[in-house]
Amino acid sequence: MSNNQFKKSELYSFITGKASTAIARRMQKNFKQNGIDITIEQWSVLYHLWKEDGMSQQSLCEATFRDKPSITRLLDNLEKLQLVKRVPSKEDRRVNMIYLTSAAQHLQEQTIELANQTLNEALEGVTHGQIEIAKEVLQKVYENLK
Amino acid sequence: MSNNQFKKSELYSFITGKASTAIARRMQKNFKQNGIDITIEQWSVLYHLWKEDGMSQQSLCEATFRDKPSITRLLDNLEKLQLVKRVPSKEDRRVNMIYLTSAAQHLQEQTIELANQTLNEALEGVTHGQIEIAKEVLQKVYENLK
DNA sequence: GACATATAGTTGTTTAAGCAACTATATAAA
DNA sequence: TTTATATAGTTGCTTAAACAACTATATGTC
Repeated sequence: MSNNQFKKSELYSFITGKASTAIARRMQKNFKQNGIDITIEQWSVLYHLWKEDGMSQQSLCEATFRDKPSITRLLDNLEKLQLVKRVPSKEDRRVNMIYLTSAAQHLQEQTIELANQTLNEALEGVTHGQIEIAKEVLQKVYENLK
Repeated sequence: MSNNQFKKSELYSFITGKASTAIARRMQKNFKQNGIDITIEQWSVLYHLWKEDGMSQQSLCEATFRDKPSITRLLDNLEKLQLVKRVPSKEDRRVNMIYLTSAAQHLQEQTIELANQTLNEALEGVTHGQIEIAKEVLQKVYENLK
């Protein structure tokens, strides 16, 4: 089946993720310009908690595609910022349930709007059909490697 | 212009670059399994020097899409590994020219083969046409934001 | 119940990114 | 030629990722 479509010159940007790096940088800049002082990584944790408050750290690992130490430290920083609280589970004493503070709840609407704005900037001039195919490819890549 | 194709549920993986993260992790793993002890970031610097030995640090910044401090420190580490040498330019005393050592030259063939192998793993089951479109989209995103 | 094993989370260490502030050299303007 | 400005690179600081080693609690087996 020879997926050897890749010549050397094409290989580089796929591996280094130039596009997603650029998106993250722009989004960080858009946050900053709007006075929102959280990192994109912190935002990605909040993003899942907005969808479902009270997840365990382990669930956040799976949702954000990060390992446990990464989540531990992101939550350390989010707690310092008073955006989340760790609450020990009563059913299983190994588990922490993570809850949003009201400050974090207030961030939801504005930051998701900024995220959408960033994607619109990124995808200016790209057609809906192209986006659909790109998404499919990226999803397939993820599934092939996870 | 309404690029509002993005609903919330789709937004996340585009921003977080799940696919490129997965590719980088897999490539790091493939390096390690083959006894190659460099990081993907270090490799990305070598990659450009294999194409053109003796670049300035500034040129490497542009080629690798990194800022100057990042390149300074990547080169610090590559020098410790004895893979590159900084050579002060004679024409412009502000400039360092970066040269590969013979050890680094020996890494070229094997690592580029491993990079291609990683991409083949990543793109298993994706058609040539889809890859072309995905590449166009990612390139356009990069140009929109750079 | 005792012991082995699995799971949830933390800590230590190394590497890297992003940003601001800095030094040194080169170039442009007066 | 002096002065201002731009460019090349480094250093300090904070945040995060990856990996290994660790603690504490749960679960499964005898």
